[in-house]
Amino acid sequence: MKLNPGQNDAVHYVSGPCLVLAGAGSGKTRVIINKIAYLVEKCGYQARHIAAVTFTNKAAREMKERVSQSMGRKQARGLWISTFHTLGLEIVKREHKVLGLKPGFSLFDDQDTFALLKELTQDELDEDKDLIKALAAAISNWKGALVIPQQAIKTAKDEQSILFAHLYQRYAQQMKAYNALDFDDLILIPTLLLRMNEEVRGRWQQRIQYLLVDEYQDTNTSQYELVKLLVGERARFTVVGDDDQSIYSWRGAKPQNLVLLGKDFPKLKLIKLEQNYRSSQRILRCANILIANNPHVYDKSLFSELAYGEPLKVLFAANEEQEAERVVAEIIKHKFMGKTQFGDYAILYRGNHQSRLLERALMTNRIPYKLSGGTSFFARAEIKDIMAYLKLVVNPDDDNALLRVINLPKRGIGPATLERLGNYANDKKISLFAAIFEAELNHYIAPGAMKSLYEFGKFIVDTGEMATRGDPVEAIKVLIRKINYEDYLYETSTSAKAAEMRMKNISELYRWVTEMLQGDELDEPMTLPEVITRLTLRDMMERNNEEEGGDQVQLMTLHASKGLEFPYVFMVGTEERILPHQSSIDEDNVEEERRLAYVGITRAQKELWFMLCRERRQFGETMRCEPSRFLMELPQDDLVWETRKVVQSEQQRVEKGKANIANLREMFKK
DNA sequence: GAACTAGACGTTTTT
DNA sequence: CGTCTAGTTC
Repeated sequence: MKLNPGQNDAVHYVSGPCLVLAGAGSGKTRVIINKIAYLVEKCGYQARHIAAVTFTNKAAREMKERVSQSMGRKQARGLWISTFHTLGLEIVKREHKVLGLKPGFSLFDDQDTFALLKELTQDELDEDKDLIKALAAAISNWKGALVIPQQAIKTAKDEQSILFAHLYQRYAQQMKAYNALDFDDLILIPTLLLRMNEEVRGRWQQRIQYLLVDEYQDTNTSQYELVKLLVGERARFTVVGDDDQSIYSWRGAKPQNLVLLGKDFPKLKLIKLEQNYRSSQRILRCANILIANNPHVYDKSLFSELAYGEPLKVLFAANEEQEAERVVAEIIKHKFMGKTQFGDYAILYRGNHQSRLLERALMTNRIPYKLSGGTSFFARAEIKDIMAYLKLVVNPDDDNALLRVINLPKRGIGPATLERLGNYANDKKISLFAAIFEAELNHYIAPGAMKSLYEFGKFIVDTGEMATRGDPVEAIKVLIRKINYEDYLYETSTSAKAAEMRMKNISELYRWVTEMLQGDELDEPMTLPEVITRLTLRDMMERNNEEEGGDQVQLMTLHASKGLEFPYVFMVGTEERILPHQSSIDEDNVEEERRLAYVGITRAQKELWFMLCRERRQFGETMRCEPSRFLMELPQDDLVWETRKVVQSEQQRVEKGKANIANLREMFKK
């Protein structure tokens, strides 16, 4: 397929900074891929000097695959295609010496951070979950804005900010002591390092000679700063973005960074991609008219040359159960009428909890579906247990990991022993693990407990030796066996079935780790520390999801749908308080919700349905629902609103069908 | 180990 | 209202 003029310009403009304003479905990924190939094949860049950055692992992976397909695996070798966080991790890893980090540092996920903050702030926040979460959010915001603790303390105004700023400082100190980093550090630390250290900066600018950034509207302050530092004076970069699809402001993303770019780089070349290759003209017209209600930095008018297409449908249901059943009924009907597959349908919703009823309806109708997002595999206790062991093996100073597993299985190391160990370590300013091996410790701790501690410490050291000197795969196998984890699961699980499930999860984890240690066609073999940090960044989960990819209806949040496309899309819960969400209405941030609706609409290629309820239960209380204001903003001549009469007859049909099934079941029983 | 109960808690979006 | 947890009972 040939590039259109805009795409062509975007690919071939390589002499300076370039901003590609790419509307939904305008082929931006194609531009990036072609541009990488162009840089390597025609401009003489070596693959290893080009970096492309995305926001999700899924996008990075997809890009990697498409690039190797288009220019050949050999040529693509050495390209840096990763998320911002993975790139940051890479910089931290290679510069750990300058940063004063020991190799094998730990990466804390949100749960680890929460646990640490809880521990750290017992006196101040009294284990108040909401407060700790607020603190975690505040710290994350500070880090995203490149504010270090001292600055936070200086600028804090109200009482709570002052307290939080001091706790931020304490948290940062503690993380340093643990030799641990959190997600935000993966951007913050490289950025500060590059800013302050000219030598390191020069080295990385030499290393990354051309930088491409996808979904640029999602960058926050620290990410933008990192981009600036990496590209330096030469400013050889291309960023691709769409301010209308900026839906992560709550995570610190600043669409204004698109404007700032023009100020920071006066020679910035602006290229617009306005032809949409995805959606019917009707769908696109609706999307355009909706988003015209928002203010715009750059004007952009998307057009499509595809068919005008079917009208968009607005379907009513009495309540949320019927809404879910209705969606399923429509999918079955529609699939029967056209030659479509389940995989052609997507159901999009505002909040994760909305998936529950949809799942139930799909399941009872035996429709295969795939749910993206939701509770992570890595949040499961059994996975966290084994991961904690592995983290500890790699970084014994990770107190968090140590506390999780030191008495798992029971080793006779109780709270009293741990408190004394903790006090000792605190006094000496060493890690818990290091304290175990201090000769003086036996003054404070009973001989029995002392022996257990020492045995535990030795076990971790031995496993570490085996993992580094010998075969890491074997080491993990031995680890799981030696701690009798299977027995532990059967003892602690609420049922034998549950224990089996958990053990299966462990086997799954083991399989992944093994695969990553050994590598495959697309990825080099990794070391154990690399595997652990990767898994903490949730890389594997997404890969696994892709592998399943059968013929399944897709369920996901509107946020998670960004960047994807589907022939037939259902948007459920298009009601006031849901989309736009109540909290956004309260906070006067309806514009972002409108962009979210815009993202949802522009996912659809051929047909689109809006679902809404007349009433909906919330915490046991029944609430009446109003159609979303966004539905009112759409061009009504492109919509078909279902009339009440149809609603009733459709409802009756569904009820009747259900009664029939029930009857059949009864008959079957007898 | 399973099956039950009471009681608290909750719904924004995620790298 | 539904889900999760801790605690109880058999």
